[in-house]
Amino acid sequence: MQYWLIKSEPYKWSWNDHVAKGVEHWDGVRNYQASNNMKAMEIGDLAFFYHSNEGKEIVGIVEVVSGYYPDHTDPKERFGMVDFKAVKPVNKPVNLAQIKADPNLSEMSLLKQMRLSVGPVRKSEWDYIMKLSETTL
DNA sequence: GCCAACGTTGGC
DNA sequence: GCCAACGTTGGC
Repeated sequence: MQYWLIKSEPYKWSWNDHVAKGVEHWDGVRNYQASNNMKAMEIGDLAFFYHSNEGKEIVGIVEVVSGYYPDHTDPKERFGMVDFKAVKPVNKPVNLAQIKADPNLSEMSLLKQMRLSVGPVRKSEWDYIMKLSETTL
């Protein structure tokens, strides 16, 4: 069981879009590290859904519901993707400023590699953010 | 809208 | 295989 964080710009694909759709494939990733992270995902893994640019906050939780398979929108067929199912919104969004200010979260890949759109989250970080967001599964 | 960070591309 | 040029991401 591993934990992740996926980013999306809400005007392109928002948490509400994902909730409305239920299950959606995460296409469009064109970065090897992000793609490799998806390759490492297993069915049942959980991820935070983060809004970049607008909001800059963790707004929901999704679950990995497929294995890694080729991204059909990639003309060069180099990158892949997985499917995510919307699980539930967080009760209190956790924003970037909070994460930056919190010493417990200073090692998050979200901060270390700001441009990485799919990154790992440690279990301790996951649990801590769940507490901050007042969310239980 | 700007621009820093940083990943990718392509010429050599 | 190096590295300069280029493109993209994403915070501010």
